[in-house]
Amino acid sequence: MNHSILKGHLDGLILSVLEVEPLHGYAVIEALRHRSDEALDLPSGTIYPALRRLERSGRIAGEWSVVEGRRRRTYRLTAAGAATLARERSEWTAFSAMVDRVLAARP
Amino acid sequence: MNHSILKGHLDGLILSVLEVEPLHGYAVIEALRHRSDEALDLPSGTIYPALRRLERSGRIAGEWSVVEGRRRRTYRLTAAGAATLARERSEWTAFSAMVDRVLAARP
DNA sequence: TTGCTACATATAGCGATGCTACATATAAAT
DNA sequence: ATTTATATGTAGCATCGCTATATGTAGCAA
Repeated sequence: MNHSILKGHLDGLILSVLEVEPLHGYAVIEALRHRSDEALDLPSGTIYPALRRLERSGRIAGEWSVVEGRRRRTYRLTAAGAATLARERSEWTAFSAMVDRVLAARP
Repeated sequence: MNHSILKGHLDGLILSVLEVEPLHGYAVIEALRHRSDEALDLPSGTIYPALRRLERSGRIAGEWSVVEGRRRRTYRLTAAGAATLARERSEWTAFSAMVDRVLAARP
């Protein structure tokens, strides 16, 4: 049931929303939900570990702050992250074209 | 290094080549390589377990034969497999449109 | 004969990752 | 007092593509 068709593509999506502007985790979830026309509604157990992975690998940089009494960690895209994003965009283009081609053939 | 962007999409690709005609594992590898313009060259450790999974779940049905002294297991798409393929095609359409939308946005 | 290449299948075990379930805390509204 | 929205986190599960390795046949070249 848990296809998780998303596997391997989440990082690119996150980097893509952070490219527009720095956001904290909760806002990343909302941004992805809006940008995908409500198709993507990621659970916290997906997004927070993903952000920590991206930070640990240097693709994004996070900083704590407190807004209206709530602490939040806001992430911005690094130069390395921008490079990764560019690579993931072109990989996605090739990959999706390939899948389209293979799925299109009919008996 | 091991992106494996393919995760979650392999079953659809296999079902799609088996929809055209029944094939054995080795021929599935070749069919995917040709249909993808040499982009996909799956190792045996990927394809054979995937075929066994699809068979165990009733999406394909396999049968042993011997051709020119070599034994092979030829798989055909079942009715359940055709239904799965149809669902995966429409899921892929929605998924790829969503990723396109999210990755397209720029700062 | 030996060795190489293509054909053909298989499995143990690894690594990565999205997700469920749960936990914690603040602020505002009911 | 309770619920809802905001905000983050982790333990542990399940899945699955892939590496590495193993086995065997057929045909051809040196």
